[in-house]
Amino acid sequence: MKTVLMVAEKPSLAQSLAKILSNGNMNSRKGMNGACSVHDYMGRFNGEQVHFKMTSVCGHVMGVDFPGRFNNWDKVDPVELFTAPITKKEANPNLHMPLFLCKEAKNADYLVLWLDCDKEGENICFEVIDCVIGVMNRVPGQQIYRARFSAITETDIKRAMSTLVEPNKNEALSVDARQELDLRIGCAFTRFQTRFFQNKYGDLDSTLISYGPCQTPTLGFCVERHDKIQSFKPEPFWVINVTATLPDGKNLRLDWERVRLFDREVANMFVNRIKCGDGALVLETIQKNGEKAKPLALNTVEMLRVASSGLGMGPQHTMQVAERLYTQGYISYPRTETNSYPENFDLKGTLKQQSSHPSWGSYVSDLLQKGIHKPKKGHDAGDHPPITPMRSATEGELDNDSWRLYDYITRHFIGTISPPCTYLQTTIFFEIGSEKFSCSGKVLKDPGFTTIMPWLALGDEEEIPTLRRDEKLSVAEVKLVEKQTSPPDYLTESELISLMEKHGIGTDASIPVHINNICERNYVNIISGRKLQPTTLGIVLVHGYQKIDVDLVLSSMRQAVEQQLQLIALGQADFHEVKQHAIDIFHLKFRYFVDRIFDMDELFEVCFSSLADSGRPMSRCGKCHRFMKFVQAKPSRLYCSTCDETYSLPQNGNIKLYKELKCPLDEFELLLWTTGAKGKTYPLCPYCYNNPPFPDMRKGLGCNECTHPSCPHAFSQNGVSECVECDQGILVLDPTSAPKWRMACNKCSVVIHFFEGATKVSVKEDSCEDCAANLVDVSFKEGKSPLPEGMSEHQGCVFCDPIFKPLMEKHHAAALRRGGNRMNRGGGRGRGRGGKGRGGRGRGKPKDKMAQLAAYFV
DNA sequence: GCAAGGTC
Repeated sequence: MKTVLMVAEKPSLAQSLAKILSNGNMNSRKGMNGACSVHDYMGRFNGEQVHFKMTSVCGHVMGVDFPGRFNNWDKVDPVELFTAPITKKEANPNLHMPLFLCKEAKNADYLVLWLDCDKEGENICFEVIDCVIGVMNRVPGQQIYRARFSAITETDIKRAMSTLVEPNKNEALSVDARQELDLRIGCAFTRFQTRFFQNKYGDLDSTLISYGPCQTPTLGFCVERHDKIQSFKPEPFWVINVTATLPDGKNLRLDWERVRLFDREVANMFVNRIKCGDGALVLETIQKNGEKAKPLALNTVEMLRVASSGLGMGPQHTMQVAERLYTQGYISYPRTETNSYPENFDLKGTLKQQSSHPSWGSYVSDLLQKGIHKPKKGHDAGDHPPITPMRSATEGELDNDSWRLYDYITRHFIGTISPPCTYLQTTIFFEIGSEKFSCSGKVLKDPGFTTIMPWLALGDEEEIPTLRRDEKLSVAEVKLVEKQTSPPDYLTESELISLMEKHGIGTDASIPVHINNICERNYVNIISGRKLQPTTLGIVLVHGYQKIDVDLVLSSMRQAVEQQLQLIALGQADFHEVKQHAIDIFHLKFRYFVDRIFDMDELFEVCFSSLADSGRPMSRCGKCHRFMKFVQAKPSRLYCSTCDETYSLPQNGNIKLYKELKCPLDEFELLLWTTGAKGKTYPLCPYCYNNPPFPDMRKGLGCNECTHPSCPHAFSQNGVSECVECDQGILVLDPTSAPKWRMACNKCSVVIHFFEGATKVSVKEDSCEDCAANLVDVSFKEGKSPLPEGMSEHQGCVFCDPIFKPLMEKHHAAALRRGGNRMNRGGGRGRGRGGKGRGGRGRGKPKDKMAQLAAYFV
């Protein structure tokens, strides 16, 4: 029997599709990657009985990157990134997606692609094809099919299955082009400006000064509003407050037809004219029925807007909460552009689930009884149905934010099928002198959906009296009031989301990420009311782009690129030509930006202080022997103003002088690095930290005292034994690796893992009688010790001690499985070993131990 | 260490 492999974009969709296509008769199992499931069922395909296998990926299988050597910021000029080769790598290595797909595709005869029907989905189609085509059976005729569906409904899915097409290569290529452009442009600009400004200013509180075709225009919106606020000049204007007296003696405020005037003299003239008038004459009373429309079905962007403005929850957080509600089965899939219910959506069934809810059950029952109202028709993007509740939940079973979001989603859903809010609007028109006035008010007829969404209810308004035409009221007061125009406020997050949506910056899934990015990069702060206030850095960056090349910050630049890409997608332009053209343009823009960076720097100079002027004296430089300054702002570092050199330091900890000791190799004074909470601490030499003398050594490996791999301290205090691999070096404890302790040779870089989870590991002066390795003292947390019962601490030789040996084997085997060791082993293996100790230690390893030891790193 | 786009 032939096998048809079918692949959806995400596990949840694979399940829904399989359920529909198999009419509920399927077997499901978890895939080998733990994330995806496989659903098997029998059915007919191309006129024969076949075995269907429906599974999924998790979004993109592959991502783009530069080859390793281009990712060294010190050795690669960012301009090279416009011409550097590009490689594809697994998007999420933990999922082993290509391997999983290969396994499931083995012996499959046909492939049916059920990826989301947008350009990204089309691109993922080809990622899937690339993974599986080599392992599938060869069959004559067409082998690869694409299902095109616009809603996850039985009719639509079954129709798609019976009208399979081919995947669209052009759409996929347009995504390839976008990925490459974003990578080259983003990385080149980010690296260049980060390096340029970080090496100049000490109080620039940012480890990364990023640029991106979406994040930068997003920041641009925030700064644009800031500039409007700054340049705002208040203007005086005048209004006339008029009150008339009703027959029952009450006062009625009237609104002037001219609203306000910007000329005091003219306003005064009108005041006089009104004062001379003979009371307020009723010209006419107009009554009309008004209706407040209920909301459209809820999509992601609207949910994010309301969560920000109404619930005070940021978009990133809202999405996390929504994801959780979704995986727990409380709401439908929360990432959708669609705000229109599909034809066959079970509105009543969804509503019925809420009919005994303590908060809105009675309203729902009432609505069910009276009959639900037809929802408003919105836009169907063909992705997922709108966000709705899937089952009833009470406040007690959810955490605070989950409940607030669920409460909103459910009320919104009920609102969309409730009657509208209706009212009667009465407006009375008056004339005083020759000036026209009016007063207006609404009387609620039916609150409709505002009962369930009370925050949208009609405000309490003053009651409007009943007055007949030609009736005349006496004027109680005429007053000229001076006011001032006021500046706009900072952009609210909700307004920003709307702007991004309007200008095509990001997607429903990536909008929260871009907003989060500009916050994390310290370009904007979120102030009360979830408003976005740009920081000095954010403002200076945007103003700098505006000075050099305004395109860099304009949303229209992104739109123009998208337009070009659309030509590829439509097959109207050649992929290579369009892509290369766009790269060339940005390549030129980049060169121009580099040439004129001093225009931006002029702005930085005003706002930030130079490296030489910031920081406090800390330790002595090994070259000039003068004090270097410690610059606290991120990234914290040392700066020697005499040598004009910067030395980076480990981050997120406290740095202080370490006993005024000097590194024996370069005479730089040692520093002590400590983290607050866990109290982890180690000394380091600032020079060695930046310039490891053995290029193969990874950072952090080496002497406990100064991190220097060949520092004498390492030999005397922290060496566990001579290296069992190259016989040239010493196995040195790597204190930075805790709690996954490891030791490494300071010469050949062999890495040995041991005592995973230990709270403390220290190397003792005493050595093993058998093999001459230093004894090691290990402590574990009580109750979490892998040592024999009752023991949480033990001292012994890691190679010979009967208690330690099995532990070492176990941890090393685990590390091997993770594939994280045996780095840069070089040619050491196989060379003669077992020689007697050298290097003044006066001890060696008995030969018969060597074979045993070798087992640890084979 | 960098982008934006999928998704977990």
